[in-house]
This record gives sequence, structure tokens and C-alpha cells, in this order.
Amino acid sequence: MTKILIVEDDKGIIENLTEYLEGEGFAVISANGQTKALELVEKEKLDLVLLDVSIADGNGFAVCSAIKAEYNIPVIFLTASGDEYSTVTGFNLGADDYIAKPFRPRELVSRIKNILRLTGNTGAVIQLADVQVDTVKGTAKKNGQELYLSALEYRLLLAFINNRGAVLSRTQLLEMIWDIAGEFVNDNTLTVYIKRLREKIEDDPQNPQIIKTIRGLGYRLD
Amino acid sequence: MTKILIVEDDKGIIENLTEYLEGEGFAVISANGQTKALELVEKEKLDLVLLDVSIADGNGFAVCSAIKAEYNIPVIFLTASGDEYSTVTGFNLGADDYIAKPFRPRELVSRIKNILRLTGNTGAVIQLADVQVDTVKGTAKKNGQELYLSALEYRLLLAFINNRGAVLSRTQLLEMIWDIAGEFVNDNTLTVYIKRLREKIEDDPQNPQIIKTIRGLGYRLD
DNA sequence: AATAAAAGTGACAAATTTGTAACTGTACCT
DNA sequence: AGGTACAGTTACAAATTTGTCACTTTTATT
Repeated sequence: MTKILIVEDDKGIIENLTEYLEGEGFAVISANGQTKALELVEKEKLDLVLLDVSIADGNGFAVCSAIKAEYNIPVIFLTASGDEYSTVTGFNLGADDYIAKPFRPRELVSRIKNILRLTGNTGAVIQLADVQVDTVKGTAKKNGQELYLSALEYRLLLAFINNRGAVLSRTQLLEMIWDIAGEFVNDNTLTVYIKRLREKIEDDPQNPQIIKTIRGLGYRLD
Repeated sequence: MTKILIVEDDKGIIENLTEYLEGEGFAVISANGQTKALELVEKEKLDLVLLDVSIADGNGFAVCSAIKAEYNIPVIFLTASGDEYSTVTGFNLGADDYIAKPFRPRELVSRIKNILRLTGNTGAVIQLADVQVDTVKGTAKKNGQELYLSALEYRLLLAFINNRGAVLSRTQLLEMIWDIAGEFVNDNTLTVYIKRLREKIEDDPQNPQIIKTIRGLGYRLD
């Protein structure tokens, strides 16, 4: 379950927000000031922090800095001062979104989900047919079954994922995976790796559905 | 250089935006309608799309759907209708941010950079002392020199990165890296892997600065 | 200082990965 | 239809990875 920390001065807002976010299926805890907030950040395994700038002791910017220095937790500022200077400051401190009050609940939820998606904390799992690639863990599964990709097979698959839909030429792929100080390996090596990767990820490697051959041009991930 | 496509009806806005973004070091191209936009998306290697909802032929939502169905390019809506319904729709179509006009240029640039950071298209490169881990490419370098981490070494390093600052117990790490249907490997295997990883990433493996030992508790990435 | 627990090291065999070569199959071209 | 690039396959040796063992070192606590 996704756990969200609200750091906010105003008790009313905390109550409203908690109720709304819990209704959306999030687990919610809250802090009214800097000390309490940082304590909870350390103790709890948080998935996201909603952060007001003006809080009981200290201020939101400091909390954001402290969180980003130590942890990888996404932070969304949620604050009355929606002025440009304060927004830019927030982003410069590593915040992931900045929302001006009064915020609209449905939009807030959209933005929370969006940031969770982008930061990959809810699942940087990329689905390709029945293959799931988790770039956060560095693993790939087929129907939940671990695939045991080798380092190079994994990198080859990542190259395709990062260029989904685009045709990648043999030369491009060789550069991406085997470019060691400009010295390339045998061109056929790539063909062999494509085969090995297909053997692991495709249902029918002879009739590939995930990595397609574009004759004369290269390969494409669909 | 980061290449941005502006899809927008209003010539004046295009001119202003182009000038401002070029001043910030981006390469900018533009389209006034759906057909032209999708043509450019296919032809150019874009890093981000700024998208208005009301455009010459078709509409922005359709363009966003088309982009997200085929490519991995980040999309920011930039539109006059900042109402909640339209915002939520935008996010539901896979947009990465939604900004209401009139936008503020510095904030826009902040948000563009933020989305580029989050989507990893400008660099999902994590810096640990002099080690750079690129989770997009699946590679690790030390001072620009490729490290050739094995699949398990890489996954071990990722486990630390995703829990930066937190102490990870031996059991936790075994679960994260070696949990194959609940069967664990020898506990010492982890110790050996920590050594192997340190050998590759630390300047002085006997005196580790990146992966610290917390005696009795586990290890922590600093 | 002696002890015990925790962490680190070096070495090893088995398994896997990696790159290449020789060969086979297939689509596209006159 | 036949030729020719291009792509796929199979098999193989060398290198690397992987897991474990026996042993050493370090640290905390009597």
C-alpha cells in the first residue's frame, strides 16, 4: 500500500486531505512541523511526501532538502504561495511537483499518481506482452517467472525499451551495448544476442512478437 | 542537445516560447496542428513535447494518446483550459505535467527540466562519489570508465541505490537479490558479493566510502 | 587480555556468459 | 527461377560469474 506523509500546519487541511486520500486507497500519516516530519521520514517507509512551506517549526524547503539529501522519496509541494520564485525554488531543491493552494482534490490525486509513476516507486515495471521489466530492481520476469537475463541481455533489452517503437540499426545497437572505446565486436554477435534474448522473452522465438526484425534496417520493439 | 517540439495554434506564443527556450539552451521545433505534429514526432528524435489542447486540425488529447501509444517521449500539456476535468484527462492519457496558461516562463523551464529529470531522458544517472550508475542504460562507470558489473552485482548496487541512506540488513538484501521462491543462498554469499562490488566501485575497498558496514545491522549506501 | 560474534578474504569447482566461426535459411532483386 | 545480401542457427572455446568453504581479521564485551 502506498504510504503518504502530509506535512502541514493547518489541522483542517490535514483532516480533509487524509480523509480524501484514504478514500483513494492511500495510507496517510501526518506531521505539523519539521522535527516531527523528519522523524517520520526516518522511521516510516514512505512512498511520497506532501509538503507545505510554512510549517510549525522550521520550513518546508529545509525539509525537502533534508529528504532529498538522504532519501529517494518523491516530494510534492502543496502551498499557499504559488508565486514563480517559490515554485522555482521548490523545483531547484529537487521537488517533484509543486501545487498551489487552493488545490483541487481530483487533480491532486492525478498528480500524486503521476509522480509515483514517474519516480517509479509504485512500479517502474514495463510491460511487454507477458514480460515485466523492473528497471528499479534490475530484473525481468515472464508471467511472474524470473528470467535470469545476463548483464548484456538486460542492457540490450533496456536499449529497446528506451527506444520503443523506433527502429534501431545494428550499428546503433552495437554502439549502445558494445561500444568500448570505439572498438566494436563482430557484427554477428548482435544477431546471436538478439536470438538469445528472444529465446528468453518471446513465446515463440521463431515468430517474435516483442522484438521485430525490420529487414535491411534493424530491429524494433513493439 | 535537448530537442523540444511545441504544438500550438497561436503563432505569437510559438515565437515567444521558441525564443525563450532557445535562450535556455534547448533546441526547439514547432507544429500548428495534429498532422504536422505526429509527422515530426515520427521523423525527429524528440526529447519532450509541449502540447496545447486546441490546435489546427484534430486536438491535443489525441496527439498525446498517439505519442504515448508509440513512444516514450514526455508530454507536457500547456493549455488555456486549466479546469480540473481537462487536467485529469490529460494525466489519464499519460501526460507528464499539465500547465495552465498564462504560464510563467521560469516556472515552465523548471517544470520542463523536472520532467526531463523524472523521465530520465536527460540523465537518470545516479552519482555515488566518483561512480555513475545509469539505470536507463543499465551501466555503471567509475570516472567515465565502464565497470562491467555482473547481473547480480548490478542488482545489488540498485538495491542500495533504491534505499539510499537506509541500513539494509543481510536478510533484507538476501531477499531482494536472491529470493528465488523463498530459497536463500548461503549467508556468506552476500558478504562475498559486497566485497566483489566494493572491489569494483570503491577507491580503497578496505576502507569503503560508498557502501558502509553497520556492524550488527547490515550495510548502508551513503 | 581472552572470548565470541560478526565481517572479510582467498581460493576453488561448477555453471553460465561471451564472442566467434561456420553453416543454414529467407526475403528481395532482377 | 536464381542469385545475393541479410538474418538466423548451431556449436565451440575462453572468460567470467556464481556459490561455497575454510580461514583470517576486526569489533564489542567480558
